[in-house]
Amino acid sequence: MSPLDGPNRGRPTPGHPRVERTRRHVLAVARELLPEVGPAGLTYSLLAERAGVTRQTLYRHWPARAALLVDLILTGNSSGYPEPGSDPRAVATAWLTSLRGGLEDGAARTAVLAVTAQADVDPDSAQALVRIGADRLAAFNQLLAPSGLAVSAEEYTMLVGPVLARLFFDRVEVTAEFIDNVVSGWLATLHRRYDHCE
Amino acid sequence: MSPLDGPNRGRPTPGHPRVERTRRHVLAVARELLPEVGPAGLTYSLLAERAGVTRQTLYRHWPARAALLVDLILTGNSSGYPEPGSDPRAVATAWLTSLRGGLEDGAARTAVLAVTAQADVDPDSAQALVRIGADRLAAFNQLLAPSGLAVSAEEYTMLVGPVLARLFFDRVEVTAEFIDNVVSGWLATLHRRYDHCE
DNA sequence: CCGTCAATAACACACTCTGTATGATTCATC
DNA sequence: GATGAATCATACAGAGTGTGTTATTGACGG
Repeated sequence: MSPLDGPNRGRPTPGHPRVERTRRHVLAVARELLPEVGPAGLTYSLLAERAGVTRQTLYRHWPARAALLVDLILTGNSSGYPEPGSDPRAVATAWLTSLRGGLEDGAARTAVLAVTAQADVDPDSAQALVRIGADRLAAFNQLLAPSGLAVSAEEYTMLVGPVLARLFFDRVEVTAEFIDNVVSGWLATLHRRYDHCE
Repeated sequence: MSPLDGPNRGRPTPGHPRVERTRRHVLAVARELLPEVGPAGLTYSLLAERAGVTRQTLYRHWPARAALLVDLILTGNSSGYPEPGSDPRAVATAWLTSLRGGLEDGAARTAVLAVTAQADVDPDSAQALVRIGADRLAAFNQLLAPSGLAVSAEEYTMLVGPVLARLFFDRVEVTAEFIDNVVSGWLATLHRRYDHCE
């Protein structure tokens, strides 16, 4: 049995220079193309033409269009996570600021929305979103570790929810003041786990 | 000049029984079809077939596919808004519960995501979202009026953001406890406008 | 340096969906 | 019952899709 049989039959070999080169190049073109034409306009025909690549190359790399969008999300915030710290307020503020930065890119926003929209009917998209969400929660808790805190998924969503809603649905720039207010309200709710304040 | 000249040339006459009948019927079919096939799968060909209607009828009613999705959003939460009240906590809780109820329907969720995703490249979609958002903010402030409060767009997003994120991105059922926690944190932030609590 | 094999290019094909026409029918109203 | 619209039925060209086949190119090893 050949090493590339089974589920990866016909898929490109990761790590090989030619593969990684075209992969990065196509993703870069897609990233700048997606905000221009929208999720429905990002056809494989258009992307192949703009990237100077054959449609078959796209199908080989991303047999499902959703996989390409997921790759756009994953390779988006390559700026990395902020530094851990013992002050929850500082960590939360830095986290939200980093989140805002990663989603200022129109391609990332559009890709997230497109993948989310079809998650109900595409198990692969749904699973990818679950993994991305779990990774982000784990990363945030790691930054929060020096303070001795650990938040649940609900508490995490209570923190990032307002920023996400502001970015995606209000479609407005998220100010530092907004982030400050969100963090303050969130900390108040967290403290209610131990002490009542009103 | 005919009464139906200008921008409405060839559009159906609102109010006429045949028009409203097919309109409601098509929207009903689209609502139950959208969660099954996803936003990309809701083609005019499929919708026309399932609704027992010609494609041309769909084009006549909704020349742009986004208009149909907007109609799905607008006709979705027909359960109406909750009652006004003088207790901000009760009003906010009722509002979030109503919001959750309106978006439990998979079609509404998918439609919101689809319209939002293409708002960057479709001015009509963007404008529709702005109007929907403004209407909701106004409605909420009206419910809040008896308490003497009035919230800004930022404060409104701080309230509904976590619930929206939970519904759309976490794709998890929103519990009453979650809503309680959100409302508590939100009230704490609001009170900080007048009084400091920590 | 050359052989090997995967990755890509270059075409080709049938299929679906899209807009957009045109004329015939049906429905609601006067 | 006559009028005008909404709807039906059908047709058409264009674009995108998914999937093939064959030839060429690139990377790696002997």
